[in-house]
Amino acid sequence: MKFDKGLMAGSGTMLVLSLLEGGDMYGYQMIEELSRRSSQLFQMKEGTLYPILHSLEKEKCLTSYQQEAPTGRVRKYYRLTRKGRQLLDDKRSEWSAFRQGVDHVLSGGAGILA
Amino acid sequence: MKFDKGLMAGSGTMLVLSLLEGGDMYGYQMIEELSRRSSQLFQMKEGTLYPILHSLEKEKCLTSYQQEAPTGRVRKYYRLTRKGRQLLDDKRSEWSAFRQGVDHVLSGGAGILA
DNA sequence: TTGACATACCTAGAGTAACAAGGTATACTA
DNA sequence: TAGTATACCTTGTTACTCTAGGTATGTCAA
Repeated sequence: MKFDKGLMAGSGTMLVLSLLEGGDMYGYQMIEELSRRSSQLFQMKEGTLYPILHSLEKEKCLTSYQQEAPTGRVRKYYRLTRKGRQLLDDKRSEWSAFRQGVDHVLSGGAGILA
Repeated sequence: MKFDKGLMAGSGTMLVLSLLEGGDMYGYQMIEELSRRSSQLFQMKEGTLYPILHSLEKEKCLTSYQQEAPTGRVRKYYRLTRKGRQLLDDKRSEWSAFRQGVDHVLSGGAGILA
């Protein structure tokens, strides 16, 4: 990505799952779609994406299938499983809590209930 | 911390700088204050904090001094430098952009301007 | 007085995740 | 036919957190 690399750590998986929530996609497409949805802010690298996809598939959060594109090229599509959807829900909750926590600290807040 | 460790990566430095914005603090105190401000969500470990402090001091974003506590113990206080304040501003901007980007992707958004 | 606990600092090594930089191969296009 | 875009993949480096220790002082109860 284009900022402190570290910020992305831990969000990669969530972002990928989120993309697939809207329908099956192939790797290369995910990179473009992620860029589009973030107004070019997130430029995920292939060296980041493919290991995530393989790992998620291994954990049965995704399934994959080959499909020929109109161009004649074969693409590898990924689909969210039920387990993957559950994981996405969990990641979303985590993200929400985390974001709130950070914002509270940044604003010098005296605890979330304050 | 108490969630996907990865999420914290890249935020640690920002959170530490943010704590010091409100006044000088010593390490042990930062851990407690961070916990308090985040309603116990962020439990930063010493093995995470001290390397951050040493690194920031090395880069002249912090200065440190010893001071004896009423209890008799000597504490090592850290103070934000001008350079540290600048870094905090940068980190805050980065965080803000990152958060917006993630939220947009999560909501299936069609770009930040949409 | 001594043993447990909180306070307060530090570091080495392990684990994890993103990235850089490469490789392979096919389709389009100049 | 050469270059570019598409499409997939892997290895090694780097950066960051955490685990799991270590050292030392102050407080409090048994």
